[in-house]
Amino acid sequence: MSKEITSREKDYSQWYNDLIIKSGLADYSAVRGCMVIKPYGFALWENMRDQLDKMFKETGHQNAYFPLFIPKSFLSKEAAHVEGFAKECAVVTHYRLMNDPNGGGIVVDPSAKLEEELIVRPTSETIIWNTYKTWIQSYRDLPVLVNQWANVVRWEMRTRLFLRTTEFLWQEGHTAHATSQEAIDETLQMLDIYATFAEEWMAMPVIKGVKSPNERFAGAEDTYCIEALMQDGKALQAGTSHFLGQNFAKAFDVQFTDKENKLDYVWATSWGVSTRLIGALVMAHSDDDGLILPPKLAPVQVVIVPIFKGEDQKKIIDEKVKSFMEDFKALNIRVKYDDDDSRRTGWKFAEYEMKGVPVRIAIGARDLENNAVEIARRDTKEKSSVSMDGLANTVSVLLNDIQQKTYDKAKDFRDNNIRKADTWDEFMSLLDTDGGFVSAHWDGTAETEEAIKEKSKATIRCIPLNNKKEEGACILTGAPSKERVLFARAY
RNA sequence: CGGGGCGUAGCGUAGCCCGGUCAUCGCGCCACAUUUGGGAUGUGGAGGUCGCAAGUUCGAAUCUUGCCGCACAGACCA
Repeated sequence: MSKEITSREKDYSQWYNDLIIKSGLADYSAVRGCMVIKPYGFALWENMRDQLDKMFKETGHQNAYFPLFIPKSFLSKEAAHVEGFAKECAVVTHYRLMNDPNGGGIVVDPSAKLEEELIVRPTSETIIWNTYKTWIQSYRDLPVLVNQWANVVRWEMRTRLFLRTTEFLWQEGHTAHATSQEAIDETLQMLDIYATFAEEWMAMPVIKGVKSPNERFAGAEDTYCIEALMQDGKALQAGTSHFLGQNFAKAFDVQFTDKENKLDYVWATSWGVSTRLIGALVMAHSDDDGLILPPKLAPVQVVIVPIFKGEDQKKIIDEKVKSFMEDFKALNIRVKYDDDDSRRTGWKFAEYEMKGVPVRIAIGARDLENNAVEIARRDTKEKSSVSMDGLANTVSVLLNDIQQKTYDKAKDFRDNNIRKADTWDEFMSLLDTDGGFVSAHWDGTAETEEAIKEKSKATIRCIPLNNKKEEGACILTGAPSKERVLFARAY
């Protein structure tokens, strides 16, 4: 990798961190690798969560909650699973503190050692499948369609706000089915839900695909994913849906009697998205002036800023704004009236741009005279004067337009950054200069995939669903290949 | 864990080579005044064990040693 690219990456990384902090989404915390999600960031997460939750429920899922702690022995029951997670687990070994007998502070009480250590969940497959064993006996108990909203802990070596923190919030769905086909259908259904959410709500185009064996979830038969492209040309896995086969059912001995009175192991799926989506949102749309949030998810869709001299003017504006607010609320538009006099107008303009509020309305004496207000849209920064009559409707239409334009812009960028490479040199040069997805032939072996990763730092992001079959030669080995796969450097 | 870099006010920093009015500057914070259609200006003010410890010295932010912590690139990864 060239020096220039390293420095570009560093700048982008700096820009990303600053933006998260300045916009008030989150902050570093006292604990290594953990972050504080601030009220603004959490409001954004709540909007995402509520919409996803709705989509899960519409497809027959229910929420439940399982313990944070997992007995160590559970984790080791599925061989690939433990292999995948063992290196990043936080472990609880004691349950009590005591005053330090040597004076001063507080120490762990050595007599309070747990007989079996508890793992802070890095994901909940094991504790959930241990529970499902008691829930499932007959085909009549199936399917089990459960989701949980929870926090998980993965002791990663390198962390990054929202994209990879030691603790993060997510949802994890865990379903059990009578047949393989039904489980596969579920896996794909959830992948579709994620893709729909990403595109229609986050305004972020994604590629649906299946992971190569190397990139597969620990314990899965197949891992499906949605892959997004960030503005710096790196890819981001934005969600995953796993077909787990009978692996966990076998590990936890979850069998059921089918209609023919035959005993069989149940078929499983798991799927999840996390607060990483917030990081994706930031990197997909923002510019140098701050965040650009898609209206459907923005905690505040419209901010109204009064411009006035003296209390008399303020009163008249207040009166006008009050009636606008009612109109907005009637259309379910999330609106904020910022009449805080301790901040100046220019400061507020810049602040709400930083926070990515899609629409800003300014109203002052000049506007009152003209029966108009000034509307500024965050995405293009265009300003225009519009009539006060039917303002809520005007804004409603504008919000839809912003949502659409935000998606279109991200899609153009993404589409322009999928390039084909037919030789190794071409491949490397594309990665080093443009980044983005590189569509290339691969001989299908894990060794080659590993070697490509080693040499280029690029991984196979996915094999797109409904991928076009095309004869070709592997970019590294020249061995025959039947289709192109998508490579990228990734977060 | 090993490789180069860094620890000075809430944040960002100057000073360190060459020890001595040296704790600098900007942002932010507080008060008052004038301001308010794109991050205001002026005046005044508060805020520091210079990462920790030991050593050298008449004297250490500055030199030496040890420790601690941090960010960066690598193995891990939603």
